[in-house]
Amino acid sequence: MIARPTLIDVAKAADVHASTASRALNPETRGVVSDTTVARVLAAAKELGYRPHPLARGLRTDTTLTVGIVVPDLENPLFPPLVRGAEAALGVEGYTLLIGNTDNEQEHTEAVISTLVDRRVDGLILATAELGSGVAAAVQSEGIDVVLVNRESTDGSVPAIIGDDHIGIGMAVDHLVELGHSAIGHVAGPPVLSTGLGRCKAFKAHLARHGLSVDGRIEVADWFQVAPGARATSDLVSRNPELTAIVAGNDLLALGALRALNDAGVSVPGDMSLTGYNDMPFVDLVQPPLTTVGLPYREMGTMAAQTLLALMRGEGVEPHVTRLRPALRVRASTESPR
Amino acid sequence: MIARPTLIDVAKAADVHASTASRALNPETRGVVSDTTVARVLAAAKELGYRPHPLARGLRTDTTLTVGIVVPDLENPLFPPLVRGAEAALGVEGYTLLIGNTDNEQEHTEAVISTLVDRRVDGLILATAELGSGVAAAVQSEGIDVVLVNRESTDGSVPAIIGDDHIGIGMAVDHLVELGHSAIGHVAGPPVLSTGLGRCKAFKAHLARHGLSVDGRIEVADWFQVAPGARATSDLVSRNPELTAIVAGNDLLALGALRALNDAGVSVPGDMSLTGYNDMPFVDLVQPPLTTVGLPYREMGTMAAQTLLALMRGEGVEPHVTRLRPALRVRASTESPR
DNA sequence: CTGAAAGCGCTAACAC
DNA sequence: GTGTTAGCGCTTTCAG
Repeated sequence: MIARPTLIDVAKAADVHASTASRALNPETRGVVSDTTVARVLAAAKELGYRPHPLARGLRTDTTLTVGIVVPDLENPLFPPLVRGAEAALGVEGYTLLIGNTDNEQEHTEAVISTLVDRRVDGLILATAELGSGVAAAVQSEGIDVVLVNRESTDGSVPAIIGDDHIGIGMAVDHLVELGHSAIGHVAGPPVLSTGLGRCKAFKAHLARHGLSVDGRIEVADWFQVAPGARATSDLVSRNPELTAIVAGNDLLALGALRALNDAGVSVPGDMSLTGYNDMPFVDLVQPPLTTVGLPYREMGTMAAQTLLALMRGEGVEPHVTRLRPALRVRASTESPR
Repeated sequence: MIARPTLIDVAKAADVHASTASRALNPETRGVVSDTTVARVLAAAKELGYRPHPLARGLRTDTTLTVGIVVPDLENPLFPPLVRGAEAALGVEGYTLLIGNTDNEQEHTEAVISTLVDRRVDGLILATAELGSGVAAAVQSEGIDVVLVNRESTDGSVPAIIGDDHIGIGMAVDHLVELGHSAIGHVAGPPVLSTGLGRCKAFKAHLARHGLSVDGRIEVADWFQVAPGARATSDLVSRNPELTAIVAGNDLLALGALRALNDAGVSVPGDMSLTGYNDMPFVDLVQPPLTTVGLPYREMGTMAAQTLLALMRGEGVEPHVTRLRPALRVRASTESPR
């Protein structure tokens, strides 16, 4: 375990003062130093294998070159691509990403955020579903820039990158209508989540646009998970035996629906067409492969990071809310009704 | 943006010197300070909302309370549980986890590790599949403790937490043999990965134990992915039409096998039983639900973190290599041959 | 263009 | 038991 060389070691080797070495090493201030000294310092640094100490610099400049991202559940297949997109964009600029998991718990969320704030991250990307809207403001008041991803602030005061659920649900509905369906039900996600509520509203709006009834054809699942999806689907179809198609609020709900329909002896897509939402990894591998609506999660992460970088550079960010266009992925779980 | 209170602010408020405040705030040194001053300092800290500055502390103590974990691909469903296990165990001790992705690239791996080392992580958990064995030694020579997870160092010099693939493959084979199968094939993972090679060797050993032939009944897939698994399976069954069961090297290969068998009109499990490996999320939702071998990934992450914590505390760690026992998950993709 | 000096917030010898 | 002093490695005034 050899001690790493410090700036002073480099300065000595180049026969200059530490402050000169610092200026020569920093591209921003390099112009102030004569070319020959710059060359000498750079050579010495290379020779010694000098790597700056980020903590020391951070203490002095009050920046950490660190950004935090808070996700509700890293085991949900949506979030890794998002994280990686952000990571890639930030890495280019020399930032390191700190990832925080909240387990979907409000309390834990606040603890995770304050850990990140204590570590003096320069910026924060929030992908958590629910949050007292004060949290973002509190973080901002500490001088930390914030960007939301996959969720929206109620008052639109915080920049956000989100998928356009209205368009996405419209794509699923239009697809089913084009196939000839008119009795279409919806298995909705929890209305406490903006995604659950928003997609349900969009469903109603699009059915109305087509002049179709939604009466009693919406069933709410307690949570975006397989089992609640199955339960909601059972209730929905037993109440509405006339249905020929179901739009699920996300892929996990759709998988639950698939299971419930199988158990009830309803064949998909023969007796019932089914759409999901998100195009999760592996939903193309279930039987039948699921027709769903895909969002560019990786790109959303990238965009969130770029927005944050702009914010940290002090640039104004307009527009505040960026809605990304989803894409319909037609697979085998939808076909024309008999 | 109000400036955060510093230790000096707390000291002033409590009417003591900064060093006394520091001692009072640190549980380790608190005993040296009189109870009444401790109380006063604590009260002042609480009153002001004081949070210590980790960078300043780190600069002084040469510790960052930070641990790095390097994974080949966060989008592979195996790794998030591992990361979360580690995170949970480290969080309890006040450590924050830095996650690095390598995209399965050697070059990127080295870059990621050196970023982490430059950031002066106190310890490193390596879950990358392949590594010039020198890397761990290089990191250790910087005074950073290292633990491997889901992979083993060739010379056994670095502590490692791994699943016992020999036992796991044995469970799958025994299960098939008990069902009455005797013509069993193997779709193997790439032999450049320790997991690919190890499971293949285990397969041969267990078939030999049962007195069964493996001749020509092993087909190697180029990569642990669905498409290569499908290709390998096609080759395998066209060459060995007598097979009644296939052991796949992991779940992704098994999903590929499932697809290839479906395409070839071979029904699973009617005509062919199939086992996977890893018990990835959602493999219970494919049709038929996959019989597979599960490893406690989350626990592996926890154990890696605990081993690392012990190492960082300066405790010796024995045994160096911990092999975790897998569990067979019997689902619907296996049954007795016709 | 370069050196001197100060200081970011904290901890750890060393005194008293 | 508490205060004094020094310094972790770096950047940034301020002189010269």
